[in-house]
Amino acid sequence: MTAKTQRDPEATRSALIEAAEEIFLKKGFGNTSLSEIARHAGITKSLIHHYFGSKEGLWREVKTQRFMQYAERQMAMLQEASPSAELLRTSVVFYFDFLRRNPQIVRVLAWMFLEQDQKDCLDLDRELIRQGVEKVKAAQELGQLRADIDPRFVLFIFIGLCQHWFQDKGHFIQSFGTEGLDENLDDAYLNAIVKVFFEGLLPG
Amino acid sequence: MTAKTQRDPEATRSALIEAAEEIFLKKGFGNTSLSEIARHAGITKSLIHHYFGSKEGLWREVKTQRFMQYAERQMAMLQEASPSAELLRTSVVFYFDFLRRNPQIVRVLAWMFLEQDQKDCLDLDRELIRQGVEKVKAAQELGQLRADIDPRFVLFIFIGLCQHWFQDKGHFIQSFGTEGLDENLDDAYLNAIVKVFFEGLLPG
DNA sequence: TAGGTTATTGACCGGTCGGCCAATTAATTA
DNA sequence: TAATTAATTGGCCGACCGGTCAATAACCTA
Repeated sequence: MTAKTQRDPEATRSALIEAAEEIFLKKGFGNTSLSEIARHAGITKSLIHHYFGSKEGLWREVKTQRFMQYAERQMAMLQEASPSAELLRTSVVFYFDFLRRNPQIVRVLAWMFLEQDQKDCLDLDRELIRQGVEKVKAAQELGQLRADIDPRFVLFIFIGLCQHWFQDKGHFIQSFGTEGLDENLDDAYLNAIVKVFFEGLLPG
Repeated sequence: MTAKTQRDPEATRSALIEAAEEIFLKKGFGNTSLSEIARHAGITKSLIHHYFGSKEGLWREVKTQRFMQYAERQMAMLQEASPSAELLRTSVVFYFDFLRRNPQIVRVLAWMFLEQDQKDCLDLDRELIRQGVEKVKAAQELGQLRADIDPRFVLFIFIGLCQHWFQDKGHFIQSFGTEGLDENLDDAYLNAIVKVFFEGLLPG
């Protein structure tokens, strides 16, 4: 059995990050006070400075940690995907599901946009995008995808279709409820974007 | 000529909103102080309370004013558009250009998402969406668009494709610069999404 | 011109914020 | 066990926050 220690810095640290993530993502950086985070994590405010130096430090840690998780999963997905249309389809589904299961990601990305704070995670991000573009380009060269669209744009359209849904689906529900949709709303939307993404809106 | 008045409440009010919009949209609600806004508008902090009652009041005013402009333009566009594929295409271009010329809109929408603050403008918004959906549905019934996709989803895909670009294009530029794109980057992307939106990614 | 209204100011308030520090206690090391 | 290091606490600080208020000056109206 594990030793009964009265102190557990590791646990403290992660409890702190967990509480910080919850509150920061909900209320934003400026609207959040350190005392609230500390209270929520069951520790003292001073420990925040002890572990992260400053409020900014904690926020940065929260963002990068989530973004790392995001980037790693994405990277893993890209490694697996062969450059075929069918597997690009799978990638869309995979990415969509990932965002569905990790709604924090969408909020982190939105905060990063508003704060123009892409700087930190840039290296990881750049590599991520580069790999995705390569996959698309390969699929195009194999004739699996039409070649008259810049592969970089294909990737951004793909990402945008998924990301934006989770950012705007609140609007959808407020406007329509979930009436007339037998299956799960997310799944229904996913089906729609896959259709449009690959086949377009025009009939026949 | 206009009378030389030493006081101009109208001008003061709008100068205040202008300054507030600039700073709020840049730094967010919580990160912005009233004194900064007042300084930037060249007046005293007290006047903010005189005109808007509170910090929240000012923020709400900024958001609704922008959102109204957004909704009115959208509504006008929808009124004009006939339910044909060609005019839906025009609508996409129109909407895209509107966002391009009014980048504040994208930031307002992002802030509203993060603050879960769609409540206020909801009535206007709901009507807006309803009208758009009707247009799509009509085009579907005329055989101009494939009918096996929920028209509500079509609308959201359309909006998402445009909106997300202006939210994420910073990523794009940071990753690729603008190399290899002879025309304007925004226009190039617009062309791409129109193609995909209507014809899909699959070849031939 | 007199009187009421409104825009505008600057001084001020209580509260909270992020951050700092000295003291204490648990864990580690020698 | 003694000495060192690291985790944790609570108290404290100056700064600044949003908001209030009384005084003033420009405006409107009769």
